[in-house]
Order: sequence, then structure tokens, then C-alpha cells
Amino acid sequence: MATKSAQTKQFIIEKVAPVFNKFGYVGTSLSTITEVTGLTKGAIYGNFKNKEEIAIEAFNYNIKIVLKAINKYMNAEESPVQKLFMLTEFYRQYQQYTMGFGGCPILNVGIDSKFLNPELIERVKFNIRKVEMYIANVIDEGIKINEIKEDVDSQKYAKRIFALVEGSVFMMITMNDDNYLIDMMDFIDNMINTELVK
Amino acid sequence: MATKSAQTKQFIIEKVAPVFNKFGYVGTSLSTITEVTGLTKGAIYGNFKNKEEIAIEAFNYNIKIVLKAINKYMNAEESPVQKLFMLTEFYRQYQQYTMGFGGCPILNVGIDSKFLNPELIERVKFNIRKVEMYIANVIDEGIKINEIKEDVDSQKYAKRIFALVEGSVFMMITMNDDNYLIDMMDFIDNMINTELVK
DNA sequence: AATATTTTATACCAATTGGTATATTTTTAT
DNA sequence: ATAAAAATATACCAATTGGTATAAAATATT
Repeated sequence: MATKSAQTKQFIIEKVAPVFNKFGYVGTSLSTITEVTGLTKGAIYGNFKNKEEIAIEAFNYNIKIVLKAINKYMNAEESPVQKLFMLTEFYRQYQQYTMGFGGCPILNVGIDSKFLNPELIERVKFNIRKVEMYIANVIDEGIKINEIKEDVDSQKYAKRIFALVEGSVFMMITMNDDNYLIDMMDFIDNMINTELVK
Repeated sequence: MATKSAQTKQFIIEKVAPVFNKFGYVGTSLSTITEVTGLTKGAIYGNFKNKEEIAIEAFNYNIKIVLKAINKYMNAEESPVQKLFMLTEFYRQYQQYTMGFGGCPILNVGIDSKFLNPELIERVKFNIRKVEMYIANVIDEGIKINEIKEDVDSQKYAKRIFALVEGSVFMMITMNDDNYLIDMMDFIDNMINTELVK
């Protein structure tokens, strides 16, 4: 029963995840980690191989939180088109949602680790593909049940929608202005209505 | 005649700018700076107050390069609408353009310094506003000469266009796939044609 | 050509970096 | 309750961090 160990690991990750999200891999030192957890290096290294492993698990934790929230939103609706509208609905309140937590993990780690940490970048790419596939599947489902035009390239729109989202999230965060988000979500909604919906 | 000093400063910035762009503020150490310039700490600190000053001037240098290139593209055309098309044309080849140089400075420093360096973030914000104003002015000019619909909100479209650009640049860079860029530029072109052009 | 000034190199600084060996404590199984 | 195992704390490590004082070299002024 390795229960205790699993608990502490979870505890460390929870405490440390927003810090990595905000300050990045090099910007988060072992001393920051001990500070924020209240634990010593012994405890940290007893539970993790090294800093990189902590960073990776922190990213996994962060991205899981966001994806779960998106999923919850989208699953609240039955129809594929309504699901897509719920995606934009989720991001309309993303500024409050992400307050203190440090913004979009994909955006942060993608930029932060591009030339520094191939393993983390792989995790980012994996999750981008995952989101894109999820959106594409929703679109395909919409085509199947005759809600969405059958000639729509679901992959293409999925990639495009996610790029639109990330672009507006970046602008919102660096300009500290959620109008970027609101405007872009209206724009995406309009695109869905005019280009996707039958 | 402070010629020598100015030359060395310029030399240091040129060598160091892509490094800061790739690895970020914390990711670029003084030893990296001495390595990449072939100079010693004495020379570095004889020309700059501290690391932050180098980082700021490096960012200024990087952003100036990109903005100059955009300007060159857009100024090659007379008509405002054609100028907008030249903006997308520029970004269509942005992957090659940015190879080795480390991607979009606004995106990189915006994410990198958000919670670390307020001074750098101010520079980023300043330049985002600058680009947005430039695009808005082009749109306004298009309205004035009757090329663009007079009810178009130039500010809103400028912000939106730049968000679209940055979103696709981010995806292109982290996925290492310039189809994101190509598709988004086609998409923006289409938006210009259907929503802006008279 | 000699001097004054600027620029650069060397050698250092304390503080911090990620990481480890070992001792101590806490938890688990008997 | 005790022994075995696991988890944590302490104390350390060499290497590196940003930065500085000073000496040496290069440049500019006369």
C-alpha cells in the first residue's frame, strides 16, 4: 500500500503546478518548490526523480484541469453544434477561470520549452492533437446527424478553431483585456453559424 | 565620439538577441552571453547596466527586425486592401523567415515575462498596440478612399487580425507545421474580402 | 609620441542552482 | 509492541548564477 507516497506526490504537484505554469521551467527553482510545498528537498527527491519529472507531471495536472472543464461544458449539451457553442462559452469566462492559475498551460509550456525541453514539448503537442481531434470528432458527429454541412473539412476547422482560441487567449493574457476573448468567441460562433451549420 | 562603445553594444545585441528570443530571460545566462559574443563579463558590463537592460534592448532589436519586414511588405502596395493582403503574404513565409531566429518576439517575451519582468511586458504591450494601430490606420485609410465599407470598426478588426496571426504563429511554431499559418492567412484573406472590402 | 580616457580582461564575490548521502523520523506490517 | 520499510529532514556537494573591483589593454586627444 503505497498510499502515503501517492498522496504526497499529489500534494506536491497540486502546490507546484500553478507555479510552473506561471514562471516556467527555468523560472521555477527547487527552493521555490520547497517553499511552496513546505517540504524539504529530501521529501521532494524521495518522490520525484528530478526537476524535469516534476515539471512534466505538473503540466499533465494543469492540462487535465483545463480539459476537464472544457469537457464538462461541452458535455452539458447533446447536439454537436451546441457543443461547439459551449466551447466558446467556456472561453468567454476563461480570464476569471485562469486567474491566479497562470493562463493556458499549452500556450505557456509551448513557448517556454520550445528550445529547452523536448519532452515537455512532446506533451504539449500530444495535447494539442488531442483537443483538435476532439473538436474534429464533434464536427464529424454533426455531419453524421445532418446538423453540419457534409462537405466541411472537420480536421481543418478543428485546427483553425483551436488556433483562434489560443490567439485570443494569448492577447487576453498579455494585454490583460478579456475583450479579445469575447470578440473572438463571438467571431467563432459566427463562423460556426455561417460556415458549418446546415 | 562614442563610436567604439556604440559599435560593441550593437555587436552584443545582435549576437544575443536570437538567444534571448529562443531561451527567454531566465534561460539566457551571463555565461551564455559571453560565450555567444566571445567577450568577457568586463566588456558586457562595461556596456550595459545589467542583464535586464540587455534583455530589453535585445527585445527592441528583435521586434524592430520583424516590424521592418512587415512594413517593407505592406509598403510595397499602394491600396489599403492590398496592404492587408501583403500582411498575410508576409506571414505565409514566416516559418522560413523565423528559422533559427526563434519565432515571434511578441509571443515569446509575452509568455516568458508575464509573471517575471514587468518592464519587458510593457515593451510587448507597447508594440502590440503599435501593430494594432498600424493595421487600424490602414483600414481607416481604406474606408476613406472608399475601398472598405464605412461601417467597419477598424480597431476591432485590427485587434482580431493580430490575434488570428499570433494564434497561427503559435501553432505553427509548437507543432512545427506551417499549414496552420497558410490556412489562417487564407482565412484572413477571405475575411478581408467578405467583411471589409466594399 | 605621450598622456588621458575609454574599453576590456582577470579574478573575485556571495548567493543560488539542481542534486545526493546519510541520519532521523514516520508509517506499515507482523 | 516491535521490527522492517518507507518517507522525510539535515547537511552537504560542485557548478553556476548575476554582479563587481581592479588591473591591463586599446583607443582618442593633445
